[in-house]
Amino acid sequence: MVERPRRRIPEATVARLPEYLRILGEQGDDVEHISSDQLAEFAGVNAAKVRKDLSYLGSYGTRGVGYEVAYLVYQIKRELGLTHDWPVVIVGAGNLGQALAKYGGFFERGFPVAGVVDIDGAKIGTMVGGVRVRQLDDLPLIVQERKVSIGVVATPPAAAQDAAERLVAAGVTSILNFAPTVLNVPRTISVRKVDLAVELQILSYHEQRRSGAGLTIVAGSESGRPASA
Amino acid sequence: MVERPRRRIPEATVARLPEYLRILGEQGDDVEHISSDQLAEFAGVNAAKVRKDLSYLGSYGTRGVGYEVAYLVYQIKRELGLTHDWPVVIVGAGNLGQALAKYGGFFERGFPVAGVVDIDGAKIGTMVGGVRVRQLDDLPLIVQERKVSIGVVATPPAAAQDAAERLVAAGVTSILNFAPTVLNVPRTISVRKVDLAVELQILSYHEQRRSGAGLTIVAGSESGRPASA
DNA sequence: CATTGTGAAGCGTTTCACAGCC
DNA sequence: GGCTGTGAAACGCTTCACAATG
Repeated sequence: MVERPRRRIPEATVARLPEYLRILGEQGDDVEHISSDQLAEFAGVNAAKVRKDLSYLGSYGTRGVGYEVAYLVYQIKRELGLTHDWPVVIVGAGNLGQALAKYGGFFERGFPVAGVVDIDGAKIGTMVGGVRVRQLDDLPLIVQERKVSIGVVATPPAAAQDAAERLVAAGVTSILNFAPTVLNVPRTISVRKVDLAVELQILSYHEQRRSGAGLTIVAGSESGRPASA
Repeated sequence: MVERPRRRIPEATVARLPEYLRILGEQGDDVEHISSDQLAEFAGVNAAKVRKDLSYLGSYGTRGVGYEVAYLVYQIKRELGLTHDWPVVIVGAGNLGQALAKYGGFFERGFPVAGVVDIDGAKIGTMVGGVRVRQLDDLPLIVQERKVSIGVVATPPAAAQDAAERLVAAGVTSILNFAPTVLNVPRTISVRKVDLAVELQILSYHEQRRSGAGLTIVAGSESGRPASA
Protein backbone atom coordinates (compact mmCIF):
# COMPACT_ATOMS: atom_id res chain seq x y z
CA MET A 1 0.00 0.00 0.00
CA VAL A 2 1.86 2.98 -1.26
CA GLU A 3 0.90 6.66 -1.28
CA ARG A 4 2.17 9.91 -2.69
CA PRO A 5 3.93 8.90 -5.95
CA ARG A 6 6.91 11.02 -4.99
CA ARG A 7 7.68 13.99 -7.22
CA ARG A 8 11.27 14.35 -8.31
CA ILE A 9 12.73 17.39 -6.60
CA PRO A 10 15.33 19.41 -8.56
CA GLU A 11 18.85 19.02 -7.17
CA ALA A 12 19.16 22.78 -6.77
CA THR A 13 16.13 22.72 -4.52
CA VAL A 14 17.39 19.75 -2.51
CA ALA A 15 20.58 21.70 -1.84
CA ARG A 16 18.59 24.61 -0.42
CA LEU A 17 16.15 22.69 1.75
CA PRO A 18 18.73 22.12 4.53
CA GLU A 19 19.29 25.86 4.64
CA TYR A 20 15.58 26.57 5.03
CA LEU A 21 15.43 23.90 7.68
CA ARG A 22 18.23 25.50 9.67
CA ILE A 23 16.57 28.90 9.49
CA LEU A 24 13.20 27.52 10.54
CA GLY A 25 14.86 25.75 13.45
CA GLU A 26 16.31 29.05 14.63
CA GLN A 27 12.92 30.72 14.86
CA GLY A 28 11.61 31.26 18.35
CA ASP A 29 8.77 29.10 19.58
CA ASP A 30 6.46 32.10 19.34
CA VAL A 31 6.89 32.32 15.56
CA GLU A 32 4.10 30.19 14.20
CA HIS A 33 4.10 31.30 10.60
CA ILE A 34 6.68 32.56 8.17
CA SER A 35 6.21 34.07 4.72
CA SER A 36 8.25 33.26 1.64
CA ASP A 37 9.52 36.87 1.81
CA GLN A 38 10.86 36.45 5.32
CA LEU A 39 12.38 33.06 4.67
CA ALA A 40 13.96 34.39 1.48
CA GLU A 41 15.43 37.32 3.41
CA PHE A 42 17.05 35.01 5.96
CA ALA A 43 18.34 32.64 3.31
CA GLY A 44 19.60 35.40 1.09
CA VAL A 45 17.60 34.28 -1.93
CA ASN A 46 14.65 35.38 -4.04
CA ALA A 47 11.16 34.90 -2.58
CA ALA A 48 9.82 33.29 -5.75
CA LYS A 49 12.57 30.71 -5.45
CA VAL A 50 11.50 29.88 -1.92
CA ARG A 51 7.91 29.44 -3.01
CA LYS A 52 8.83 27.28 -5.95
CA ASP A 53 11.17 25.20 -3.80
CA LEU A 54 8.49 24.64 -1.18
CA SER A 55 5.88 23.91 -3.82
CA TYR A 56 7.79 20.73 -4.68
CA LEU A 57 6.97 19.45 -1.20
CA GLY A 58 3.30 20.00 -1.84
CA SER A 59 1.06 22.97 -1.12
CA TYR A 60 1.67 23.55 2.53
CA GLY A 61 1.32 27.32 2.66
CA THR A 62 -1.71 29.43 3.42
CA ARG A 63 -2.42 32.38 1.12
CA GLY A 64 -2.39 35.66 2.97
CA VAL A 65 -0.68 34.03 5.96
CA GLY A 66 2.45 32.13 5.03
CA TYR A 67 3.80 28.75 6.04
CA GLU A 68 3.29 27.15 9.43
CA VAL A 69 6.82 26.76 10.76
CA ALA A 70 6.38 23.51 12.64
CA TYR A 71 4.61 21.78 9.80
CA LEU A 72 7.11 23.01 7.25
CA VAL A 73 9.97 21.70 9.38
CA TYR A 74 8.25 18.35 9.49
CA GLN A 75 7.70 18.25 5.72
CA ILE A 76 11.28 19.23 4.87
CA LYS A 77 12.68 16.69 7.31
CA ARG A 78 10.52 14.01 5.82
CA GLU A 79 11.56 14.94 2.32
CA LEU A 80 15.25 14.93 3.24
CA GLY A 81 14.95 11.65 5.09
CA LEU A 82 15.80 13.27 8.40
CA THR A 83 13.08 11.52 10.36
CA HIS A 84 15.76 9.24 11.72
CA ASP A 85 19.51 9.36 12.30
CA TRP A 86 22.03 8.40 9.66
CA PRO A 87 25.12 7.01 11.33
CA VAL A 88 28.28 7.72 9.35
CA VAL A 89 31.66 6.07 9.29
CA ILE A 90 34.81 8.13 8.79
CA VAL A 91 37.78 6.67 6.95
CA GLY A 92 40.99 8.42 7.92
CA ALA A 93 41.88 9.69 11.38
CA GLY A 94 44.26 12.46 10.32
CA ASN A 95 43.74 16.15 10.97
CA LEU A 96 40.50 16.38 9.11
CA GLY A 97 39.08 13.02 10.15
CA GLN A 98 39.71 13.87 13.78
CA ALA A 99 38.21 17.31 13.47
CA LEU A 100 35.10 15.84 11.87
CA ALA A 101 34.77 13.18 14.55
CA LYS A 102 35.12 15.77 17.30
CA TYR A 103 32.87 18.25 15.61
CA GLY A 104 29.73 17.33 17.51
CA GLY A 105 28.04 20.43 16.18
CA PHE A 106 27.51 19.04 12.71
CA PHE A 107 27.40 15.35 13.25
CA GLU A 108 25.01 15.42 16.16
CA ARG A 109 22.46 16.97 13.84
CA GLY A 110 21.34 13.53 12.90
CA PHE A 111 24.64 12.10 11.72
CA PRO A 112 26.28 10.31 14.67
CA VAL A 113 29.76 8.93 14.12
CA ALA A 114 29.35 5.17 14.11
CA GLY A 115 33.05 4.63 13.70
CA VAL A 116 36.41 5.96 12.63
CA VAL A 117 38.90 3.72 10.88
CA ASP A 118 42.50 4.24 9.84
CA ILE A 119 45.25 2.16 8.28
CA ASP A 120 47.94 3.57 10.57
CA GLY A 121 48.60 1.13 13.43
CA ALA A 122 49.76 3.97 15.66
CA LYS A 123 46.34 5.60 15.52
CA ILE A 124 44.29 2.47 16.06
CA GLY A 125 42.92 2.31 19.57
CA THR A 126 43.25 6.01 20.25
CA MET A 127 40.13 7.94 21.18
CA VAL A 128 38.79 10.64 18.94
CA GLY A 129 35.68 12.57 19.88
CA GLY A 130 34.41 9.75 22.07
CA VAL A 131 35.00 7.08 19.45
CA ARG A 132 37.85 4.59 19.39
CA VAL A 133 39.75 4.45 16.11
CA ARG A 134 39.51 0.98 14.64
CA GLN A 135 41.43 -0.75 11.91
CA LEU A 136 40.50 -0.40 8.29
CA ASP A 137 39.53 -4.05 8.05
CA ASP A 138 36.77 -3.52 10.58
CA LEU A 139 34.89 -1.39 8.09
CA PRO A 140 32.45 -4.12 6.96
CA LEU A 141 31.64 -4.98 10.58
CA ILE A 142 30.96 -1.39 11.55
CA VAL A 143 28.82 -0.79 8.49
CA GLN A 144 26.75 -3.89 9.09
CA GLU A 145 26.42 -3.64 12.84
CA ARG A 146 25.58 0.02 12.86
CA LYS A 147 23.59 -0.03 9.62
CA VAL A 148 25.75 2.70 8.08
CA SER A 149 24.76 4.04 4.67
CA ILE A 150 27.00 7.10 4.52
CA GLY A 151 30.79 7.04 4.50
CA VAL A 152 33.18 9.96 4.80
CA VAL A 153 36.53 9.82 3.03
CA ALA A 154 39.06 11.88 5.00
CA THR A 155 42.25 10.20 3.83
CA PRO A 156 45.23 11.60 1.94
CA PRO A 157 44.48 11.72 -1.81
CA ALA A 158 46.54 8.62 -2.60
CA ALA A 159 44.40 6.47 -0.30
CA ALA A 160 41.02 7.92 -1.24
CA GLN A 161 40.14 5.57 -4.10
CA ASP A 162 40.93 2.52 -1.99
CA ALA A 163 38.90 3.95 0.88
CA ALA A 164 35.95 4.52 -1.44
CA GLU A 165 36.14 0.99 -2.80
CA ARG A 166 36.24 -0.47 0.68
CA LEU A 167 33.27 1.63 1.71
CA VAL A 168 31.28 0.45 -1.29
CA ALA A 169 32.32 -3.16 -0.70
CA ALA A 170 31.21 -2.82 2.91
CA GLY A 171 27.77 -1.75 1.76
CA VAL A 172 27.85 2.03 2.00
CA THR A 173 25.77 3.76 -0.70
CA SER A 174 26.64 7.43 -0.18
CA ILE A 175 30.06 9.00 0.14
CA LEU A 176 31.19 12.43 1.25
CA ASN A 177 34.68 12.91 -0.16
CA PHE A 178 37.12 15.39 1.36
CA ALA A 179 40.10 14.14 -0.61
CA PRO A 180 41.10 16.12 -3.68
CA THR A 181 40.49 13.22 -6.06
CA VAL A 182 37.73 12.08 -8.36
CA LEU A 183 36.38 8.85 -6.93
CA ASN A 184 35.60 6.03 -9.30
CA VAL A 185 32.58 4.23 -7.95
CA PRO A 186 29.49 2.57 -9.43
CA ARG A 187 26.91 5.03 -10.67
CA THR A 188 24.47 3.74 -8.07
CA ILE A 189 26.55 5.35 -5.32
CA SER A 190 25.86 8.98 -4.44
CA VAL A 191 29.04 10.99 -4.06
CA ARG A 192 29.51 14.54 -2.91
CA LYS A 193 32.85 16.25 -2.79
CA VAL A 194 34.15 18.99 -0.56
CA ASP A 195 37.48 20.37 -1.69
CA LEU A 196 38.83 23.22 0.36
CA ALA A 197 41.56 24.03 -2.13
CA VAL A 198 38.98 24.33 -4.91
CA GLU A 199 36.93 26.76 -2.84
CA LEU A 200 39.97 28.91 -2.20
CA GLN A 201 40.94 28.82 -5.86
CA ILE A 202 37.49 30.01 -6.87
CA LEU A 203 37.86 32.90 -4.44
CA SER A 204 41.29 33.55 -5.88
CA TYR A 205 39.73 33.92 -9.32
CA HIS A 206 37.36 36.57 -8.03
CA GLU A 207 40.12 38.37 -6.16
CA GLN A 208 42.23 38.44 -9.25
CA ARG A 209 39.40 39.88 -11.34
CA ARG A 210 38.64 42.42 -8.69
CA SER A 211 42.22 43.62 -8.58
CA GLY A 212 42.22 44.26 -12.29
CA ALA A 213 44.89 41.66 -12.87
CA GLY A 214 44.43 39.55 -15.95
CA LEU A 215 44.37 42.79 -17.81
CA THR A 216 48.08 42.75 -18.44
CA ILE A 217 49.62 46.02 -17.45
CA VAL A 218 52.35 46.34 -20.01
CA ALA A 219 54.53 48.84 -18.25
CA GLY A 220 53.37 48.53 -14.70
CA SER A 221 53.98 46.81 -11.40
CA GLU A 222 53.30 43.09 -11.57
CA SER A 223 53.12 42.65 -7.80
CA GLY A 224 50.21 40.83 -6.25
CA ARG A 225 47.64 43.36 -5.24
CA PRO A 226 45.67 46.13 -6.92
CA ALA A 227 47.30 47.51 -10.01
CA SER A 228 45.95 51.00 -9.52
CA ALA A 229 45.17 51.37 -13.20
CA MET B 1 48.26 50.12 -21.70
CA VAL B 2 45.91 47.23 -21.30
CA GLU B 3 45.66 43.99 -23.26
CA ARG B 4 43.32 41.06 -23.51
CA PRO B 5 39.90 42.56 -22.66
CA ARG B 6 39.19 39.67 -20.34
CA ARG B 7 36.28 37.42 -21.29
CA ARG B 8 33.84 36.69 -18.51
CA ILE B 9 34.19 33.04 -17.62
CA PRO B 10 30.98 31.24 -16.53
CA GLU B 11 30.95 30.40 -12.84
CA ALA B 12 30.37 26.74 -13.61
CA THR B 13 33.59 26.72 -15.60
CA VAL B 14 35.54 28.57 -12.92
CA ALA B 15 34.49 25.88 -10.46
CA ARG B 16 35.90 23.17 -12.72
CA LEU B 17 39.21 24.78 -13.63
CA PRO B 18 40.83 23.89 -10.28
CA GLU B 19 39.92 20.27 -10.90
CA TYR B 20 41.55 20.28 -14.33
CA LEU B 21 44.57 21.96 -12.81
CA ARG B 22 44.92 19.26 -10.20
CA ILE B 23 44.68 16.52 -12.80
CA LEU B 24 47.21 18.19 -15.06
CA GLY B 25 49.59 18.55 -12.13
CA GLU B 26 49.36 14.83 -11.47
CA GLN B 27 50.51 13.92 -14.97
CA GLY B 28 54.04 12.59 -15.23
CA ASP B 29 56.70 14.83 -16.72
CA ASP B 30 56.72 12.61 -19.80
CA VAL B 31 53.12 13.50 -20.64
CA GLU B 32 53.45 16.49 -22.94
CA HIS B 33 49.97 16.59 -24.39
CA ILE B 34 46.51 15.64 -23.20
CA SER B 35 43.28 15.42 -25.18
CA SER B 36 39.90 16.69 -24.04
CA ASP B 37 38.80 13.06 -23.97
CA GLN B 38 41.51 12.04 -21.54
CA LEU B 39 41.05 15.07 -19.32
CA ALA B 40 37.29 14.49 -19.31
CA GLU B 41 37.84 10.87 -18.32
CA PHE B 42 40.02 11.87 -15.34
CA ALA B 43 37.65 14.61 -14.26
CA GLY B 44 34.56 12.46 -14.70
CA VAL B 45 32.86 14.88 -17.08
CA ASN B 46 31.86 15.15 -20.72
CA ALA B 47 34.62 15.89 -23.26
CA ALA B 48 32.63 18.65 -24.94
CA LYS B 49 32.40 20.36 -21.59
CA VAL B 50 36.16 20.26 -21.18
CA ARG B 51 36.67 21.78 -24.61
CA LYS B 52 34.12 24.51 -24.02
CA ASP B 53 35.61 25.25 -20.61
CA LEU B 54 39.11 25.52 -22.01
CA SER B 55 37.90 27.57 -24.96
CA TYR B 56 37.09 30.38 -22.52
CA LEU B 57 40.79 30.66 -21.76
CA GLY B 58 41.52 31.12 -25.44
CA SER B 59 42.40 28.63 -28.12
CA TYR B 60 45.32 26.82 -26.62
CA GLY B 61 44.77 23.36 -28.07
CA THR B 62 46.17 21.83 -31.23
CA ARG B 63 43.75 19.98 -33.49
CA GLY B 64 44.70 16.38 -33.92
CA VAL B 65 47.07 16.57 -30.96
CA GLY B 66 45.42 17.93 -27.84
CA TYR B 67 46.53 20.46 -25.25
CA GLU B 68 50.12 20.99 -24.18
CA VAL B 69 50.03 20.18 -20.46
CA ALA B 70 52.61 22.70 -19.26
CA TYR B 71 51.10 25.55 -21.21
CA LEU B 72 47.57 24.69 -20.13
CA VAL B 73 48.67 24.62 -16.50
CA TYR B 74 50.17 28.05 -16.97
CA GLN B 75 47.01 29.44 -18.59
CA ILE B 76 44.67 28.04 -15.95
CA LYS B 77 46.86 29.33 -13.14
CA ARG B 78 46.94 32.74 -14.69
CA GLU B 79 43.19 32.77 -15.15
CA LEU B 80 42.59 31.70 -11.54
CA GLY B 81 45.08 34.21 -10.22
CA LEU B 82 47.37 31.49 -8.94
CA THR B 83 50.56 33.08 -10.22
CA HIS B 84 51.25 34.19 -6.69
CA ASP B 85 50.31 33.08 -3.18
CA TRP B 86 47.17 34.25 -1.44
CA PRO B 87 47.79 34.34 2.29
CA VAL B 88 44.66 33.62 4.30
CA VAL B 89 43.65 34.42 7.83
CA ILE B 90 41.58 32.01 9.87
CA VAL B 91 39.09 33.29 12.42
CA GLY B 92 38.37 30.68 15.06
CA ALA B 93 40.87 28.22 16.51
CA GLY B 94 38.43 25.51 17.46
CA ASN B 95 38.39 21.99 16.05
CA LEU B 96 37.92 23.05 12.48
CA GLY B 97 40.11 26.14 12.58
CA GLN B 98 42.96 24.08 13.99
CA ALA B 99 42.49 21.31 11.47
CA LEU B 100 42.58 23.84 8.65
CA ALA B 101 45.68 25.54 10.00
CA LYS B 102 47.46 22.22 10.37
CA TYR B 103 46.31 20.94 7.03
CA GLY B 104 49.40 21.90 5.09
CA GLY B 105 48.16 19.83 2.21
CA PHE B 106 45.52 22.31 1.12
CA PHE B 107 46.87 25.57 2.30
CA GLU B 108 50.38 25.10 1.03
CA ARG B 109 48.93 24.94 -2.47
CA GLY B 110 49.27 28.67 -2.69
CA PHE B 111 47.23 29.62 0.37
CA PRO B 112 49.64 30.00 3.30
CA VAL B 113 48.12 30.69 6.70
CA ALA B 114 49.09 34.26 7.53
CA GLY B 115 47.41 34.09 10.89
CA VAL B 116 44.89 32.46 13.16
CA VAL B 117 42.85 34.53 15.56
CA ASP B 118 40.45 33.63 18.32
CA ILE B 119 38.44 35.43 20.97
CA ASP B 120 39.18 32.84 23.64
CA GLY B 121 42.03 34.05 25.87
CA ALA B 122 42.98 30.47 26.71
CA LYS B 123 43.80 29.76 23.09
CA ILE B 124 45.74 32.92 22.37
CA GLY B 125 49.46 32.26 22.27
CA THR B 126 49.13 28.54 21.60
CA MET B 127 50.77 27.15 18.48
CA VAL B 128 48.67 25.63 15.74
CA GLY B 129 50.29 24.25 12.64
CA GLY B 130 53.34 26.44 13.04
CA VAL B 131 51.32 29.60 13.61
CA ARG B 132 50.72 31.30 16.93
CA VAL B 133 47.07 32.04 17.68
CA ARG B 134 46.58 35.76 18.10
CA GLN B 135 43.78 37.80 19.56
CA LEU B 136 40.81 38.81 17.49
CA ASP B 137 41.74 42.48 17.70
CA ASP B 138 44.97 41.79 15.83
CA LEU B 139 42.97 41.01 12.70
CA PRO B 140 43.48 44.42 11.01
CA LEU B 141 47.23 44.24 11.67
CA ILE B 142 47.57 40.77 10.23
CA VAL B 143 45.50 41.64 7.18
CA GLN B 144 47.50 44.76 6.47
CA GLU B 145 50.95 43.44 7.26
CA ARG B 146 50.51 40.21 5.35
CA LYS B 147 48.35 41.70 2.60
CA VAL B 148 45.57 39.21 3.21
CA SER B 149 42.58 39.25 0.85
CA ILE B 150 40.94 35.98 1.87
CA GLY B 151 39.49 35.21 5.28
CA VAL B 152 38.22 31.90 6.61
CA VAL B 153 35.36 31.86 9.11
CA ALA B 154 35.72 28.80 11.34
CA THR B 155 33.82 30.02 14.38
CA PRO B 156 30.68 28.69 16.04
CA PRO B 157 27.57 29.91 14.20
CA ALA B 158 26.73 32.58 16.78
CA ALA B 159 30.09 34.30 16.22
CA ALA B 160 30.21 33.99 12.44
CA GLN B 161 28.49 37.24 11.49
CA ASP B 162 30.75 39.24 13.82
CA ALA B 163 33.79 37.45 12.42
CA ALA B 164 32.71 38.30 8.89
CA GLU B 165 32.17 41.94 9.75
CA ARG B 166 35.57 42.18 11.36
CA LEU B 167 37.19 40.55 8.35
CA VAL B 168 35.51 43.02 6.02
CA ALA B 169 36.41 45.95 8.26
CA ALA B 170 40.01 44.75 8.27
CA GLY B 171 40.07 44.85 4.48
CA VAL B 172 39.44 41.27 3.44
CA THR B 173 37.43 40.97 0.22
CA SER B 174 36.78 37.22 0.00
CA ILE B 175 35.42 34.92 2.67
CA LEU B 176 35.25 31.16 2.95
CA ASN B 177 32.54 30.41 5.50
CA PHE B 178 32.43 27.11 7.39
CA ALA B 179 29.80 28.23 9.84
CA PRO B 180 26.21 27.16 9.21
CA THR B 181 24.94 30.72 8.82
CA VAL B 182 24.19 33.08 5.98
CA LEU B 183 26.68 35.91 6.24
CA ASN B 184 25.45 39.43 5.70
CA VAL B 185 28.22 41.33 3.97
CA PRO B 186 28.41 44.00 1.26
CA ARG B 187 27.76 42.65 -2.21
CA THR B 188 31.30 43.57 -3.21
CA ILE B 189 32.64 40.77 -1.01
CA SER B 190 32.90 37.28 -2.49
CA VAL B 191 31.61 34.62 -0.16
CA ARG B 192 31.72 30.87 -0.50
CA LYS B 193 30.17 28.54 2.00
CA VAL B 194 31.09 25.02 3.00
CA ASP B 195 28.51 23.39 5.21
CA LEU B 196 29.20 19.81 6.18
CA ALA B 197 25.75 19.25 7.61
CA VAL B 198 24.18 20.40 4.35
CA GLU B 199 26.30 17.96 2.38
CA LEU B 200 25.23 15.11 4.63
CA GLN B 201 21.61 16.14 4.40
CA ILE B 202 21.77 16.10 0.63
CA LEU B 203 23.18 12.59 0.80
CA SER B 204 20.44 11.70 3.23
CA TYR B 205 17.87 12.79 0.65
CA HIS B 206 19.36 10.43 -1.92
CA GLU B 207 19.59 7.59 0.58
CA GLN B 208 15.98 8.06 1.49
CA ARG B 209 14.89 8.02 -2.17
CA ARG B 210 17.01 4.98 -2.81
CA SER B 211 15.44 3.09 0.06
CA GLY B 212 11.98 3.72 -1.31
CA ALA B 213 10.98 5.70 1.75
CA GLY B 214 8.86 8.76 1.11
CA LEU B 215 6.45 6.33 -0.39
CA THR B 216 4.55 5.92 2.82
CA ILE B 217 4.17 2.30 3.70
CA VAL B 218 0.77 2.30 5.28
CA ALA B 219 0.95 -0.98 7.10
CA GLY B 220 4.64 -1.69 7.13
CA SER B 221 7.82 -1.35 9.13
CA GLU B 222 8.82 2.26 9.61
CA SER B 223 12.36 1.41 10.64
CA GLY B 224 15.32 3.08 9.02
CA ARG B 225 16.53 1.02 6.13
CA PRO B 226 15.07 -0.44 2.96
CA ALA B 227 11.37 -1.00 3.17
CA SER B 228 11.32 -3.98 0.85
CA ALA B 229 8.22 -2.76 -0.92
C1' DC C 1 -5.57 42.32 0.83
C1' DA C 2 -1.40 39.86 1.88
C1' DT C 3 0.59 36.01 0.32
C1' DT C 4 0.73 31.57 -2.08
C1' DG C 5 1.18 28.69 -6.23
C1' DT C 6 2.45 28.49 -10.90
C1' DG C 7 2.47 29.15 -16.08
C1' DA C 8 5.62 31.36 -18.99
C1' DA C 9 9.69 34.00 -20.13
C1' DG C 10 14.48 34.52 -19.40
C1' DC C 11 18.96 32.97 -18.56
C1' DG C 12 22.94 30.09 -17.84
C1' DT C 13 24.83 25.46 -18.54
C1' DT C 14 25.31 21.17 -20.94
C1' DT C 15 25.42 18.42 -24.83
C1' DC C 16 25.31 17.55 -29.68
C1' DA C 17 27.17 17.52 -34.01
C1' DC C 18 30.18 18.89 -37.31
C1' DA C 19 33.16 22.24 -39.77
C1' DG C 20 37.90 23.53 -39.41
C1' DC C 21 42.59 22.47 -38.89
C1' DC C 22 47.04 20.16 -37.86
C1' DG D 1 42.65 10.64 -39.07
C1' DG D 2 42.23 12.65 -34.90
C1' DC D 3 41.07 16.23 -32.19
C1' DT D 4 39.79 21.07 -31.35
C1' DG D 5 36.55 24.90 -31.37
C1' DT D 6 31.94 26.33 -31.60
C1' DG D 7 27.21 27.35 -33.41
C1' DA D 8 22.85 25.53 -32.24
C1' DA D 9 19.67 22.58 -29.73
C1' DA D 10 18.37 20.86 -25.39
C1' DC D 11 17.97 21.18 -20.70
C1' DG D 12 17.41 22.88 -16.04
C1' DC D 13 17.10 26.62 -12.98
C1' DT D 14 15.60 31.33 -11.83
C1' DT D 15 12.69 35.08 -12.03
C1' DC D 16 8.62 37.43 -13.37
C1' DA D 17 4.01 38.40 -13.08
C1' DC D 18 -0.44 37.48 -11.87
C1' DA D 19 -4.57 34.64 -11.05
C1' DA D 20 -6.21 32.10 -7.12
C1' DT D 21 -7.57 32.26 -2.36
C1' DG D 22 -7.83 32.08 2.73
